[in-house]
Amino acid sequence: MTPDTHVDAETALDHAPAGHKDDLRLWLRMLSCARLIEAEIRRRLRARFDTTLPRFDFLAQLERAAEGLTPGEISRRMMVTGGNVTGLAARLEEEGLIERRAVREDRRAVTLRLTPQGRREFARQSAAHEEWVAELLGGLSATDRAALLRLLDRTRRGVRAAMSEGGA
Amino acid sequence: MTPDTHVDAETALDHAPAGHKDDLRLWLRMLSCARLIEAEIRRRLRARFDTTLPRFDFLAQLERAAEGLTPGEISRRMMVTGGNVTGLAARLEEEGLIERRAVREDRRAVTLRLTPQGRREFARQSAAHEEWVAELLGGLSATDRAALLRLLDRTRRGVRAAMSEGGA
DNA sequence: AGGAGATAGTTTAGGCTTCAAGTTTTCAAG
DNA sequence: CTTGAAAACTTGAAGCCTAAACTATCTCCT
Repeated sequence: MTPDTHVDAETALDHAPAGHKDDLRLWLRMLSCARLIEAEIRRRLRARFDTTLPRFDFLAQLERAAEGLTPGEISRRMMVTGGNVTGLAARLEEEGLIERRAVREDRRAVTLRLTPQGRREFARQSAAHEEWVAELLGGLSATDRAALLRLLDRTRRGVRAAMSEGGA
Repeated sequence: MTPDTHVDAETALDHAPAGHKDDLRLWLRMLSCARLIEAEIRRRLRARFDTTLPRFDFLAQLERAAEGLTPGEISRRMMVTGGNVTGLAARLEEEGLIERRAVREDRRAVTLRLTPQGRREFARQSAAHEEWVAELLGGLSATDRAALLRLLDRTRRGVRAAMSEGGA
C-alpha cells in the first residue's frame, strides 16, 4: 500500500538524502502556489488597470515614503537591480505617475515621488489588489491562515540562515 | 498594548473587510518567501551551470517524457505561452541539449527531446538543485514541513476554487 | 588642494515573457 | 473536391530583468 516504505528503504542505503525528496516536494508546491496567485494578480492588473505588478510594487514603495525615495533605495527595497529601477522609473514618469526631483546635497542623486495623479491611481489599484488577495485566500480558515503565516516566517528565517552560512 | 483591538473596531465598521489586511500580510509573506528561495536558486544555476531556471524547468519536462513532447504540450505544462517555448527551444537546441524531430502524422507538429548530452547535463543540474533545496529548507522540522505541505495544498485548492467561481 | 576609491545613476547587451498577428497544415462539412 | 474554421507553431513588438561597463559626483586621506 505505501510506496513510502519502499522509497525509505531505498534512500536509506544512500549516504544521506533522507528528506531531500520531501524538501523538493515542499518547494515545488510552494512555488506553484505562489505562481498561481501571482499570475492571477498580474492578469487582473493588466485587464482592469492596464498595468503590471512591477509598476504596482514600485508605486507602493513610493506611497509609503512621503518625501520620496532615491532609485538606489527603491532598488534595495524591491530587491532588483539599479538598471531595472531606471527603466521602470522612466516609464512611470512618462505616464505622469511619478516625478523626479534633484537632491540639494548630492548632485549625483535624485528623488522620485508620486504625482497627485500617481497617488490617486495607486489608491484605486491598491484597494482592488487588497480585495483580490482576500478573495483568492478567502477559502482558508482563520486557524489555517495563522498557522501558515507562522510557518512561512519560520521558513524564511531558516532560508536566510542557510544562505548566510553556506551560500556566501 | 494590542493594536489589534483598535484595528478590529475600526474595520468592523466598514462593510466587511474583516480579514483583508491579514490576507494581504499572508500573501506578501508567502511571496517574499518564495522569491527569496527562487532568487537564490537562480543565482546558483547561473553561477555553477551558466543556465537559468526556465531552461532547467524545460529540461525537467523533457526528462520525464521518454518520447519527447511537442511545444504545445510543454507550453501547457509549464504554464507559459507558445511563443515563449519557441524561444527557449531555439536556445536549448542551439546549445545541443535538445533536438527537434518531425511528427509523422501531423506535419504542423514537432517533438522535442533531450539529446544524450542534454540528459547528462540535466542529471548534473538536477542533483545539485535537489541538494540546494534541501539545504535551504533544512532548517524546518519534519513536523513543520508536513504541516506546511498540507496548508499549501489547501491554499492552492482554495485559490483555484476562487478563480473558477468569480474570476471567469 | 589633489587624487584614490567609493557611491549614485545610467546605459547596453542579452535572456525571459506576454500578446497579437501571421503561416502552414489539418479537419469537417457541403 | 473545396472551402472555411481550428490547431500547431513562429514571429515581432514591447516590457521586465540582470550583469557589466560607463559617467558623474562625493569623500576622505595626505
